[in-house]
Amino acid sequence: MTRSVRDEQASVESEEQQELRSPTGGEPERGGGGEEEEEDHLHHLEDDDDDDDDEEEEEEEEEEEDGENKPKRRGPKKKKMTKARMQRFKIRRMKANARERNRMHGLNDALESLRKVVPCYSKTQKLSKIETLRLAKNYIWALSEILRSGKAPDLMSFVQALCKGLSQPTTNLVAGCLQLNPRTFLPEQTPDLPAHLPPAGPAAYPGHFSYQSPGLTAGLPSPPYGTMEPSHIFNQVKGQPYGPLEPFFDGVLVSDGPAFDPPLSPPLSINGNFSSSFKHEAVTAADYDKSFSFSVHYGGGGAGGHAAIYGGGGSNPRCGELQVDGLMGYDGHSHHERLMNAQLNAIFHDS
DNA sequence: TAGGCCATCTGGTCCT
DNA sequence: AGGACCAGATGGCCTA
Repeated sequence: MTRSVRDEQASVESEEQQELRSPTGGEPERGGGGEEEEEDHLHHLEDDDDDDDDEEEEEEEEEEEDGENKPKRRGPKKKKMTKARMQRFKIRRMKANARERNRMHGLNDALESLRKVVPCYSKTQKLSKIETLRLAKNYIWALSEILRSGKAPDLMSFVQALCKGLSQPTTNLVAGCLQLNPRTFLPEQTPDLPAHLPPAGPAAYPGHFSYQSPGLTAGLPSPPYGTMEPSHIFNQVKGQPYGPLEPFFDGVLVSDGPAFDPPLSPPLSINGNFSSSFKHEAVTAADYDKSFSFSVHYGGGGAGGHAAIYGGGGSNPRCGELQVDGLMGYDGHSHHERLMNAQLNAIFHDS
């Protein structure tokens, strides 16, 4: 499920509250256990340092007065918890808590980094941890498939791969990033990814991903959607405008002006159903030459909109045409078109 | 109100 | 011995 950043703020707040509750930096009062419980369990604590047990001289384990038939405990004798020991224990515990907090913060930072390189990053609608991991797994798998097969997948399969095993809200979010209707690419419901992962091997993916995804019954969530920005696809690195796939964009972006816009680009301008399948199999090998590029042609508007994604050399714009029916009309902005081209190139370009 | 998600505390275990 | 890592417990916040 997606969640808002308010949670984050709440957590920060709770941290502050803790500080208030325990000025020394730790041991907030907790519901069930609380202070009493801690005190209780402290009595069972085996303390380590006995050097400074000044006052009360080590009453070594006052013999359990309940000397009934209980077997004597083995092991090192428990020492009575003096105030000094208690103090040391608390300090130790506080330090351990602080370390654990930092550790978890580091983990969350790493997760946040992952969110940013995975498709569908939104500052306002964060993916949950588990969904981020799932999406990342799917993303890695999908990209690996492209590299392994050397073939361009169709968009539907690619999106299906991304959404495999994701929750419905997350799937909707991904769909929103692509301005797709989830119903159009999520025909079946399947519980979890590993079960559907086809066996590895060249024969496993004859030209498309065989991903299945959880079924969707709901439409798109309300805006704001996240975006499928180019940097997600290219793992864009600072100072490396196009990322590792830069050579693929020769003659595509350069001719069209500046490279990419900063992160959080506007949503892709594809709307509506992809009711007809792409015909990218018609693209011949010759079409996938160095200068291969997609360009999106937006339909005339309305439900009857028709858009075609063209692939092919510059001489013949209709080479490798990908027909997409039902696209909502869109007044093509060169900016959007550029983004779309880049993204589609990243997805479909034959490596 | 239930359920999901999260941060934090805590004690145990393993490693250096 | 101390730190890292882990999993369970707990409570807060948010949404349907």
